[in-house]
Amino acid sequence: MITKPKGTYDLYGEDTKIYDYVLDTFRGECSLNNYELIKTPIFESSTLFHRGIGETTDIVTKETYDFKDKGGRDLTLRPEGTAGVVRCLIENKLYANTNNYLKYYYYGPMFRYERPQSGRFREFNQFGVEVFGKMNPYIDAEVINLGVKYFLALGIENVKIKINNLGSKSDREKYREALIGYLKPHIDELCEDCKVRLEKNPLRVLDCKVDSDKEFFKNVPKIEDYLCDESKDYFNELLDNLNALEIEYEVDNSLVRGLDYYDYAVFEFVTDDEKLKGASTICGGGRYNDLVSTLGGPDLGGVGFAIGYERLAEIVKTLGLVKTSDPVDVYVVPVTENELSDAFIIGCMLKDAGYKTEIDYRDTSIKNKLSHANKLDVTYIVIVGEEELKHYEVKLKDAVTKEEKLVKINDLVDELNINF
RNA sequence: GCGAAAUUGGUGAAGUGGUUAACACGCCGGAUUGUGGCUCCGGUAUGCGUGGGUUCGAUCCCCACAUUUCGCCCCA
Repeated sequence: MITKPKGTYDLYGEDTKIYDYVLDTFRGECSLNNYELIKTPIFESSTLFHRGIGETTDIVTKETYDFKDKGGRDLTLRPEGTAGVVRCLIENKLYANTNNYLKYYYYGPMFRYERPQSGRFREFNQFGVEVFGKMNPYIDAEVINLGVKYFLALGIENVKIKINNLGSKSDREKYREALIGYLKPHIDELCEDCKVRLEKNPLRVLDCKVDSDKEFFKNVPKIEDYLCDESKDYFNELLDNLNALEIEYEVDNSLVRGLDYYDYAVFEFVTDDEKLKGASTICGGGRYNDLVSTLGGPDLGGVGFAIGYERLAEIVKTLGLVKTSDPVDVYVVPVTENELSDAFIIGCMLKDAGYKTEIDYRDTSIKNKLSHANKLDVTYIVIVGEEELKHYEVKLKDAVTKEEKLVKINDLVDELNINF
């Protein structure tokens, strides 16, 4: 038997209803905020991700699916959504015809070569938003608000926001040096992983679970002491805006995101529902003011977030937020095989009239056909029998009350229109 | 990439080194020939993740691989 590749999954049955629900709700929220759909390729030039996400991040160094195509091009399956959107923005000069903010949403599969676990796959789905334009704390608040309203619209209420100020690029550089300077003398006390982190991405040492309790950690330099006034003012305005919207947040100085391009505000949406083991962060994002120019575009800031579908689906499923039943309006039952052709035509007629219809094509007893209708969530049953057909009639049966009445085939749609 | 556990039908699962792999749910069919949620009866794994090995004989023992799950790493 051929099985699916490691870390992939098939989506079918009631899970597809969760997918539709989650995505439709997202589209609705984006539409309300006047964000446009943007679709970019699933694979891109490898250099896009190396230059955009950062050479030192694990996502790029060891988690991408890289391949050469038959023309010898170096390609990479996208591990995240932002880089492709930015590339598209630059390549198509989407910024050329407007001074206003450019607002996009996207969704689709992403790929990372990771060890699969529950709610974590090698092919996974993300959807997110990206807004481009001059840095503006109202825009960031709008983006966060969009996320908040989205989770509320889904029916998830215990979502909290963690937010941190990474400052400008030069702020971060100063802080980075201070951090390294402070931690270097303690290098022997650091865990093995943090020794590596100190070299590659020192900020990540901050959210190490092993080292954060240690004594020397209490006096570790804080990012806020290295922020310039512009960074601070911007961040405070953003927090003011969140307060004005009555969005609850927690400033978390240890919050560091995995992608190199973030600066100024970074944030996460976390849920702490006990029923959801481990899957705490369901959405992450932030501002990236240098990414567009780094990738060869104009000096244009950006802000966005990405939601991991698989974790969100787990939550939606666990909390029972989606009606997974899918009622059928009319179930058409020919009494015997002789009436099948008439039943077929009648069933198709009902579909043309807009009713969700199932026709029982099986060669089995009426009893079994009705029994099957009962197992489905059916509203009406149409019984097509020899006697009734002689008078151009069928029996219309209410599946719940079991009341039957004879209806002329020509009047069937009208009759249903009255009842629905 | 590292460490650990698991892998029996559509599902939940019991089970034993040796005739027909328990039970439950589901599904299919039947209970005097055109009517459904109950009841009763019958059917439903030629096979126990895959490939080797040990053995007279393995689903059950050993090895390898795959997949899943958990932890690390990383991250959504």
